[in-house]
Amino acid sequence: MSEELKKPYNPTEHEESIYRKWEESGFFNPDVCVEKGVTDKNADYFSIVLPPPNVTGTLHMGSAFMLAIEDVIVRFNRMWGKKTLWIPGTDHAAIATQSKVEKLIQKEGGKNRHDLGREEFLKRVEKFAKENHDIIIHQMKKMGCSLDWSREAFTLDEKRNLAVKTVFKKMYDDGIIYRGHRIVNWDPKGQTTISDDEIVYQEQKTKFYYLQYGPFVIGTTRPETKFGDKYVVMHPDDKRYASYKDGQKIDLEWINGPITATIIKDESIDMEFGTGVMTITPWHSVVDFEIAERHNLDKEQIIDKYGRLLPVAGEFSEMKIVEAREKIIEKLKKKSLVLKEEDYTNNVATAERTGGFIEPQIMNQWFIDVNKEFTYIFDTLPNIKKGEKVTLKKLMLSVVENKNVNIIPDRFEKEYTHWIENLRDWCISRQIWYGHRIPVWYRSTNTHNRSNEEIYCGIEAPKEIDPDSVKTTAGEWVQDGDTLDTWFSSGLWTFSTLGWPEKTEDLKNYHPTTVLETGYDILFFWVARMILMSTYTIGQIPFTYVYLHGMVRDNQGRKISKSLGNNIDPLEMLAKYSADGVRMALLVGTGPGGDSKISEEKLKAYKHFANKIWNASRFVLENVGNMSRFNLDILVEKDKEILKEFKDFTSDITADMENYRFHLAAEKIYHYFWHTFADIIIEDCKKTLRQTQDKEVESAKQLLYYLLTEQLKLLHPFMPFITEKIWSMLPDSKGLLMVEKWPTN
RNA sequence: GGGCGGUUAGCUCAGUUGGUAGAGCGCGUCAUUGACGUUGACGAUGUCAGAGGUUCGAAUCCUCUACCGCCCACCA
Repeated sequence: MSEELKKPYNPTEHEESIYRKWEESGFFNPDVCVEKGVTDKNADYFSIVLPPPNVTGTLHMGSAFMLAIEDVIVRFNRMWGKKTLWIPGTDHAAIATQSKVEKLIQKEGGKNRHDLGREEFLKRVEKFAKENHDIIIHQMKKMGCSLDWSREAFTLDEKRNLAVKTVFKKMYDDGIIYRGHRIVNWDPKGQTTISDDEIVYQEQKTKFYYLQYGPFVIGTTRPETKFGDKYVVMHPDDKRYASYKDGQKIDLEWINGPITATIIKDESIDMEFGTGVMTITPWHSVVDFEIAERHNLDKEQIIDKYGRLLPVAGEFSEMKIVEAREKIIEKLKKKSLVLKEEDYTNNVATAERTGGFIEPQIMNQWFIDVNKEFTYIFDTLPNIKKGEKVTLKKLMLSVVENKNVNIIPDRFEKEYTHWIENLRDWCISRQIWYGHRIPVWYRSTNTHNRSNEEIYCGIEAPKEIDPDSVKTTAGEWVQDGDTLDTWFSSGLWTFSTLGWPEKTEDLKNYHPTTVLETGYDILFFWVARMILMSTYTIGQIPFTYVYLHGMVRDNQGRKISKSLGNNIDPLEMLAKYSADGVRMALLVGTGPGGDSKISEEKLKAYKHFANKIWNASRFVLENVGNMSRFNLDILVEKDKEILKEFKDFTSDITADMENYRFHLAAEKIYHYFWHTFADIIIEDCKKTLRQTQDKEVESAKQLLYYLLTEQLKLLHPFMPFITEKIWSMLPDSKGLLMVEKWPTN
């Protein structure tokens, strides 16, 4: 028996060298598995992409949870005999990364990005991204992830950039991407637009003012936007205002003097709310914008992109919003136009990354039109025919409704559908520097009139110009300064990582991917967008299954956050409780969609389990001698019974594994190993083994050895390190456990 | 306002297609120098949130109620 096995199990001593052995074997790469004959060359393909971690920081317990589940899936499929590919990568995370670095340079030298300039700043961001990338990769290896590193990708590398530009151009040519003056979420702090999903609503206590507006009383929380309000809107059925007609003009005294207002009747008005009358500010409110569009009304900008009032505000011009609000109310009070003020709590929109208060603005931006009809050119989707008129929305709904894409747990299918139905055009341009540059160039034919502008969209810059030219004189092509929303490139991830737009073997073999495993919090951000991009661009679903996991919480069920101080560093936990222990603790008892509550007690429990496995293995190997192969035919009757039960147990575990019930499989194998194998079978065998040579002793040895080796296989996806280590110490050991065949009956 | 979950042992949670409840930690008693004290044996603890219904039978299916949580949304 191996000398190592006589000592207590020391994970830190073994984990690194085991991982190195796996890497050196090349078996993380399915091509190598086929080449070396461990995987049949006609085997089915299994593929999964790693949700690329943001290079904004290092991994947290949530990432560890994700990695644990995915590595279980991958190792199971590899042992099951499939050509199994797990593609690694990281995400540049545009705004998130840029704003981190901006904070850093502010802290270091009190500078902002404009002090450095675009090129210099980007170098700084890339350095930051590289540092985090390296730490992240290290962490993933520590977790034992069997990722094919030879295929690693980055959302902002050259190949992915080509994919992005190619999709952009295709969408542009199809009229799905358009540029237009639409209302967008403007973050005055980050000086960029953001998408609806990047908004975080915060409750804020404010005042609700009732203002006299001619013959009407209007309610508002934002008097500072009211300067340009010259439309007063009410419901057409509101009897209180029946005497006023749509389009009627009225003169009234307002903030900076007399104005003429126009009455508009619109059904979107809630008669129950406030006085049932409101004035509108189309430039700075989505609802108001839509009313204005319906009635073809004028729109006027009141607030600039730094959050200051424009000259339309008269004496309040140049003031910041908060300051102006008070002063305006003071003035209105003096004019006796404030009738009442109430305390009010409303949800204010803030930017997720910068914390800035979102100010809706009408801006000229790039959008993806989700409702635009186009002719579908692929005949590869089961429920959408070639030549059929579709919209992106329809594509996204269809593949989930028809179960081409299956979400686990399926309750999220309802949430998905609901979300898509309410989806609006996706604003994809960002006024930041870190990201994929929009592949569009402009040339004004007349320097004095920017409306005479030529637009060129292409993978490469238009030929007539020197691409390095930064001159902006008339007649020169100038590239759009904006970059793309980070989710644009993430949306392509399943096929861009496989080499698209090149027609690669990988793309042919591994797409659609088999399963996507990710957190339910990014179902809309990411999963929906991958479905959009993949069905539109290549006519394929991106994946057949979506397995959603929950959030990792502390033992009180709270979110892990820095401010609560309940942050757990995965590397620290791995060092303390072993990778195998951490993986098990995260997995047991947390089903799909469920939140994993993690505590040191739980981690401790599964470290103990690793110890139990080690010691039980030692007992078995000490007693069986130099076993070279099984002969289960010699088992005595009672051992045959145990063997039969074990086979049933194996089938049960296999069924759980195939049906994404890893939490059950993990718990069952744990329970069987400890409380059936160790507590009952081994204990009984102890008595048997004390006998002298006879049938029963030989039977017990065969049984013990067989059960141990088979259980190592069942345990391997969950606890890869310790099982691989013990496997290497078996008397008839050959090859790596990671590519052993999964037990079947 | 709309949608989706949850409510099971002291705590954290499982319970796949309905068959009179399980795990870990914790607790109690005992055992053991022989794989392991990161141990073993035995044990206590639950009207499975409440009410009604379907069924031979419900934690599990249906309806309602209560409380907790999450997500979405343009109530000025």
